[in-house]
Amino acid sequence: MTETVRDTKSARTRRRVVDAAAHVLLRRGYAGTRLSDVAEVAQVQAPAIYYYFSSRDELIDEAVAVGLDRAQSLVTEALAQAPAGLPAIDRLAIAVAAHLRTLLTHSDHAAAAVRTVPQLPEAMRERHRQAQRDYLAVWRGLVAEVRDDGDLDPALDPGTALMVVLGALNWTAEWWDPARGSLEGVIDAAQRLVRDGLAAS
Amino acid sequence: MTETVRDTKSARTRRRVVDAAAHVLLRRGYAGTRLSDVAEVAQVQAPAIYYYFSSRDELIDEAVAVGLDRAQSLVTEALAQAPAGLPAIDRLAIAVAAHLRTLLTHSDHAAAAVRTVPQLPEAMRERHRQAQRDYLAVWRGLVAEVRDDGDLDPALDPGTALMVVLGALNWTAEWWDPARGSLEGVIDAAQRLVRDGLAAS
DNA sequence: CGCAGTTTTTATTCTGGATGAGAAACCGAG
DNA sequence: CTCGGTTTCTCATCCAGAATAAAAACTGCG
Repeated sequence: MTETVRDTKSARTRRRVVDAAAHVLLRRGYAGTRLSDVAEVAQVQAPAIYYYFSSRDELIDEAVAVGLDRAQSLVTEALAQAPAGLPAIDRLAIAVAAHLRTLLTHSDHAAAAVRTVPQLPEAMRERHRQAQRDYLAVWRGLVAEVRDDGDLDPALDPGTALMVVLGALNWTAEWWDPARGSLEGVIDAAQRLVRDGLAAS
Repeated sequence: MTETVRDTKSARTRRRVVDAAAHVLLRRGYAGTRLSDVAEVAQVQAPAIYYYFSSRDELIDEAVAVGLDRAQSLVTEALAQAPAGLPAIDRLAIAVAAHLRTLLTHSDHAAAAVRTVPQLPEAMRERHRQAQRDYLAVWRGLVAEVRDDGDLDPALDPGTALMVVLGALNWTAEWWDPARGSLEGVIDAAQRLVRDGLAAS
């Protein structure tokens, strides 16, 4: 509990391994994540990983946990920095931007977590269910605020609408190519669609 | 060309294998698709698969091809059946419904194809690129029609908006649970979001 | 030097794709 | 109904690649 955070060389190596795991996980999926590939990316011999983790699954597990945590905290922070009294629909737009930024440029972990969770073995998914729920709760809260402001189309089921919106965001990781379109362009399009899509006609 | 379609027992077994491959592919991803699992689902011994396909990749390849083809044709058919002269935005709504129905209830193949393509090895993805483009072209056409009708928010980039929308649809396969919500509910929410989201403010 | 912490080397085991020899099922001709 | 050939599939096994274990070697600090 005391000094786990100290940035020793060992801690940096360990971090490199987790980062590499997220990197590979994101591109290859759960089953396709080979320790040899992770090792290569992390600039380490494959068995060295076992000094830090007792199994492949444990490593992947941590990469996913980091990802979920990062998504949660980056979005939460972005919301915290918003000026007080902002209409809920604007806060939602902030969350949309933060989620996309995290997914697309800030964190392989978050992207890997979001996109890989469904493929994980049941036991592992179970372990992250709570974190997932917590993150979802943030969004649900935002949607509820929007509804209370009267800015949500009453014909929309809030839960379903939320999942549809999150899907749009999560899927960007599959197609967005930094070389071809700007991140801001994607964010802008997503925000417009969400704003107008949710709005009461 | 002549009688490849005849429904012999052999043809049925073969189909079971492809179906099983799609089933596993959808849940486990490309790397996670084991022939032993496919065999189990198809009620066949694993080596029997090699009677029909010369390699694992060839089997997966076919499952994906079937999926892309099915998505394309189901959506195209739905559009063809729409009354002539329907506003483009309504035709788009029809496509949304057809895509969701295909993905969520009609075809594991389509869902597997749509969700797995990004994970496939380059060579294989290459082989399906054309089919993918063709399917995308249908959507692009619809969006262009909507724009020509003046129903598309001019601030939206049509290409980006389309990908965001398709993402919302494709991701439904990750979360929608037939046991908990009705398919119609999802379709309705998606249609509303698309209609209002794309509309010129 | 000497030792704790870290990493590499070497060896072992496990998993899962693939193959090949032939058994069983099927089928049409006599 | 039975025989020969063809189609379909099974069984045993192989093999490569990957995870893991064990042991050896390195590294920097006291």
